[in-house]
Amino acid sequence: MPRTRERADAVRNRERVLQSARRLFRERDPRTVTMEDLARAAGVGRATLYRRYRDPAAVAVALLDEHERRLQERLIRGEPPLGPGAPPEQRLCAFYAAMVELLEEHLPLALGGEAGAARFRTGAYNFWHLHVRVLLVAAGAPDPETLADALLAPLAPELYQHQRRERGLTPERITRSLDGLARAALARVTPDGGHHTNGRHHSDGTHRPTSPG
Amino acid sequence: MPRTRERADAVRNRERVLQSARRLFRERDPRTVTMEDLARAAGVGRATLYRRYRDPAAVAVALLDEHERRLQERLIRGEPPLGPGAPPEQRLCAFYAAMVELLEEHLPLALGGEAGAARFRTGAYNFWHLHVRVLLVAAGAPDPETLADALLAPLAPELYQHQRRERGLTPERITRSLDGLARAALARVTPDGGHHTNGRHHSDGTHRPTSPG
DNA sequence: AGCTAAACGGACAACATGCCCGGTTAGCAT
DNA sequence: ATGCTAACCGGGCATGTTGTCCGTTTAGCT
Repeated sequence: MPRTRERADAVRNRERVLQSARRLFRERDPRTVTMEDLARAAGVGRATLYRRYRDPAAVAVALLDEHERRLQERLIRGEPPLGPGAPPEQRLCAFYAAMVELLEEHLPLALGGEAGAARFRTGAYNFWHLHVRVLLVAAGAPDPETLADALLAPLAPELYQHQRRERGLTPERITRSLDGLARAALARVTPDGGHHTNGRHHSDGTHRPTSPG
Repeated sequence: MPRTRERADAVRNRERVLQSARRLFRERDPRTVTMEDLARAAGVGRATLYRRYRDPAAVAVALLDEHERRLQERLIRGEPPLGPGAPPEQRLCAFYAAMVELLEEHLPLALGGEAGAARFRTGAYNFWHLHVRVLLVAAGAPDPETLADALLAPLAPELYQHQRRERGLTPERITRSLDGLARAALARVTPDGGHHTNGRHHSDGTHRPTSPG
């Protein structure tokens, strides 16, 4: 916490930067947006920008953060099936659906801020990973740590863009496919069959999922 | 084909470029390698480099190509379970294992050439996608086109690096996890149970997989 | 040996980066 | 109200990369 509260001109400039950045990331290819572009569009000097953000990706992450936090809140304390209370498969499906919505809505920001290896270094990725890991543990899946990464991989912004633009897939179709993946990964045949893709058994079929945080 | 055969000096320079590029990608962070670096290391002018490669990624792709073709050959005409003849789950598992080997061996090149969105524009990705799609069709999975992307996503070079370096996972552990994913995605309970995660039935349990190409 | 087409590489202009430093201003205290 | 101080602002600089142009060299054919 700062010794004095944030200065008014600093607040004003940050608002201007974020506002024009949002537009910039949407209009051009987000990965070509440069610090100079952002500064010029906001009407501030480059050094002012560098003071708070180390690169364009950091600006995009700041813009995404708000939306991601909202989803995180719903995952922790929201209604089932997104929030606690539903069985793991359903929660994972709901999570996938929510992430597709987020990508659909804010793809330019995701491409600008969470492209490539940078994705794994964001706090958001850690959150998603922890969430999925918890669901996998609850379902009794083997090696949840590693599998969680694999289940998050299809949500990479670049892949989503490729599927939408190059393949012409609809968000609904992508969601449906992810649904199948979620059910398969957490599959557990109810009472009758003894089918288990998972390594070890779990006490019963009721669920008391723990959430991240 | 060229009107005249490739000139000797061109061949010599290309060899020099590829040779030093291989070393360069291995020694530094592959994504920081610049055209200037490659040219200087090879002892040629930048323009000479630009003649054949539009950016450093193209050089890395050229280096990867050889190894990828070898795997592609084995997928088409090799022994089962990698090649034709084995059931889809086993072929997918074998494919995953082979890809992990490839990543383990040539990660710097993969990071340099197939990072981010560029991955989807390579011919190699199209090949892998077609291969997996064929396996999914053979297994009767719904929407193979879309699901194939999802099943290839965990093989993104950036994720592999993250799992190896940040999480400290071994190639064996990653392979095992992918194995579980492969089995789950193509799961089909044999004769007794009626369990199907897949959408529609397939004539029988014997397999005559078609291969890409 | 000479010719031609191709390859080579030095050089240039444009641009992004990251940072330094002098000038400005907001917020607090008296 | 007024002055002080710390934080903020942004122009400008040195550096490094990018693509491309164009004059020169050279391999391969006749």
